[in-house]
Formats: sequence, structure tokens, C-alpha cells
Amino acid sequence: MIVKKSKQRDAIYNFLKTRVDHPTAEVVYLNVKQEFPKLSLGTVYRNLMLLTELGQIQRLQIGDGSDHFDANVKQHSHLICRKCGCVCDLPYCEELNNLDEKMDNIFQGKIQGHSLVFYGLCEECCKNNQ
Amino acid sequence: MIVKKSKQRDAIYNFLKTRVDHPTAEVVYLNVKQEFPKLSLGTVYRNLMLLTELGQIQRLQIGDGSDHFDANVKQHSHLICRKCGCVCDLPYCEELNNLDEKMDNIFQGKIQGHSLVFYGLCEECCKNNQ
DNA sequence: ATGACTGCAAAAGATTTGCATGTAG
DNA sequence: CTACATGCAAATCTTTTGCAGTCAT
Repeated sequence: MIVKKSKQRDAIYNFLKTRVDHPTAEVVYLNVKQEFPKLSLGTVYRNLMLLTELGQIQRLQIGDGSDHFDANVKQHSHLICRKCGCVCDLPYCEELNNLDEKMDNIFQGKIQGHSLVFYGLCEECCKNNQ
Repeated sequence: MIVKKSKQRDAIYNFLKTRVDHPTAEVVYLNVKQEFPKLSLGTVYRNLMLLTELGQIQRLQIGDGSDHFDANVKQHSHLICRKCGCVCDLPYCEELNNLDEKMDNIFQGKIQGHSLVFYGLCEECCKNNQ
């Protein structure tokens, strides 16, 4: 299966790279549509899947009903807010950074390619909770 | 809002308690339907949501397209296999057991009620991968 | 009695797919 | 040319919802 260049795919990937949050397919569609008015949702989904398979983006399935996509493919962890549903990259910290290594030790290679998703309350929702 | 007893809800809860895996609403429906042939999917969903709100079960949204439900509400972590999609409880280990406490320290209370989901390869898929 | 719960069917939301046409190589 | 990519629309899948009838308290 040969992958051919496509302007739509490039636009989707470039859009994703500009975002620090983790847009859904719908959000990608609405934004890239401004550049390609004839763009269809099907094309967006097909390309997001393809880019995921190619390892250029990652798909975050956080269970809020929609998949989210992230152009940052470096191993990093996410926090999903139980309250507002936002998806944030977790702030850097030594422990978190080492967690993957720890996990490797814990599982003795039995579980490969793990990544961490935290379900909790984001900073903003924590504030509002008080 | 008063919660009244319901035979269907009891059956759903009891079924869930017999399972060590984490069935979807569909699976719950098909099984409990054997006891209540007139059972409807809507009732299953409504009761699974209600039981979740009551804290009797937990809802696992692992992003495979369907929600999974778990009658074990004790804090524990899950592994979701990237390959076969199964949802397993993670095997007990000291580090994992302490991880929540560590997370509390890391986040200084900024992130509350977190739980862990690992995305990786289950034991079986790791074997087949070699 | 009252209001919660049920079954049924329709609706809603996200994603996938079939097909004819367009386009990269 | 040939096969991959697109746009469009229909189909699929999961979950939610409206409503009339039923049941628990």
C-alpha cells in the first residue's frame, strides 16, 4: 500500500501541529474546511487514521464519546478532567518523567508500549471545587 | 430523587459481580435478557448509569467505542491492550499500589481523584508478538 | 396515589463505508 | 495508466431520550 501525497492530509497534519490542546475530528474538520471548503468529514477521519498508523500523530481515546488527536507523538501523559472533560498534557515533573521506566521495571517487559492517562480534576476545576 | 428497588437493576448488578472482565452494556444486556426476556437496552443503560452514580459500579471509558462496567469499585488500575482491546485489572504489585500516593505528592492535591489506565499490550498479545 | 422504573421505538452523535470522480506518481 | 485519495451520502454502531404503561413505596 503506497501512500500518496495529499493537500488535505498535509493541511490536517499542519493544523494539528498548531494546537496545544487535543482537537476532535469534528474540530479538525471545521478548521481545515476553512482552507478547503469542499473537505468532507470522511476524508478527515480517513486521514487521521492514516496519520495515526504512520505514527505521525497519536489518537487519544479518552472515553468522552469522541476521539482526540495529538501531533505530539513523544511519550507523554495526559490528564482527563472528570468534570469539564478537557484533555491536558500533564505538567512536567521528575516523578512523572521516570514513571515509564518504573513501569518497565514493575512489569518486567510483560506490558509493552504503555502510556499513562490520569482521570482526575484539572487545575481550574479543582479551584472551582473549593 | 428517590431510588426504588428494581429486579432488573438487581439482576444487572449481580451479573456484573460474577464477571472478572469488564463487560460492555451490550454484553450485560444479552446476558440479563436471558432472565428477563423483555429487558430493553435502554433500561440497561439507565441502570448502569444509575449504579455508577450510586458508586456501586464503575464505568470504564477506554475508548474502544463502548463503555465497560466493573463491579469492583475499589481503586485499582486497568490495562487496555492496544492489540486485542481487552481490559484487564493490573496484577498486584507494591509499586502500583503506592502509585496513587505518589501521584498525590506529585500533584500536591492539584489533581484529585485520579486513577490510572495503562495502554499497552496484554500478556497474551506480548507472547504472540515474539 | 405518586413518582420512579420499564419496554419500545425513535433520535442523536460519532465513525465508517460504498461509489463515482479526481489526482499523484 | 493505475492505484490511491476525495466528496458525498448512506449506513453502522453506541448511547440517549420521549412516551405510555407498570410497579414500588
